[in-house]
Amino acid sequence: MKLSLEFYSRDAITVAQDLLGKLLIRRIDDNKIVSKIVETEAYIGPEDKACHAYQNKRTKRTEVMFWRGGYSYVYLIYGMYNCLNIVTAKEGKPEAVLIRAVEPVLGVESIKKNRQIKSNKMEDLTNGPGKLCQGLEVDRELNGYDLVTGDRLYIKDSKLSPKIIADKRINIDYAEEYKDKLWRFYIKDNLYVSK
DNA sequence: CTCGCGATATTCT
DNA sequence: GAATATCGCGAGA
Repeated sequence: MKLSLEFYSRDAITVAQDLLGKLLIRRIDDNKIVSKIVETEAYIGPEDKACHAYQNKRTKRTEVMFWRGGYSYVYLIYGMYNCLNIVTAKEGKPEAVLIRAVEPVLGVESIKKNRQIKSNKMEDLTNGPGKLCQGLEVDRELNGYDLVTGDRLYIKDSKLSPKIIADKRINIDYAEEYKDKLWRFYIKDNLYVSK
């Protein structure tokens, strides 16, 4: 069943860990793509230098992070790739969880078609934030989408309780003391984790 | 396998 | 004008 508003209303670090092993559903018309979340990162607005909403910086782009939990935050990075985030916590608190990697469960053929890669390796399909967005057809049309009530993009509960590893986040060298925070979480020994 | 680099658009200075 | 929560390619080991 779909994750509830209460699930998303907690702080980003807790939600980031709890999201591991959950099922991300992307429905395009009648076509359904199901994938398992295997890697996440937490971003805490007010104090985290790596966060777009650092010091509660509220701009057109970061606006969605100030909403209540359960919305999607999709933004463009390096001019060409989208990244999918899940907004957490209560209204007015800019926190979000970046989905860094997923494992395809259903609809692998659709993902392959969207990605058009030469590599035959399954893990190259979705082992990175830009890759999984391309594979699942996630772009900024889905920015601010409500995962609690929507059915084109949502997250389903699972009974899995994977082994979780906490690690440093990736590619945020500019964040100084915050770059060493262990706010990246992934499932131990999973093939689809980036790096 | 590990580097190094260019592509590219939106945001903020 | 500069920076960026990335990726894929090609060269070399």
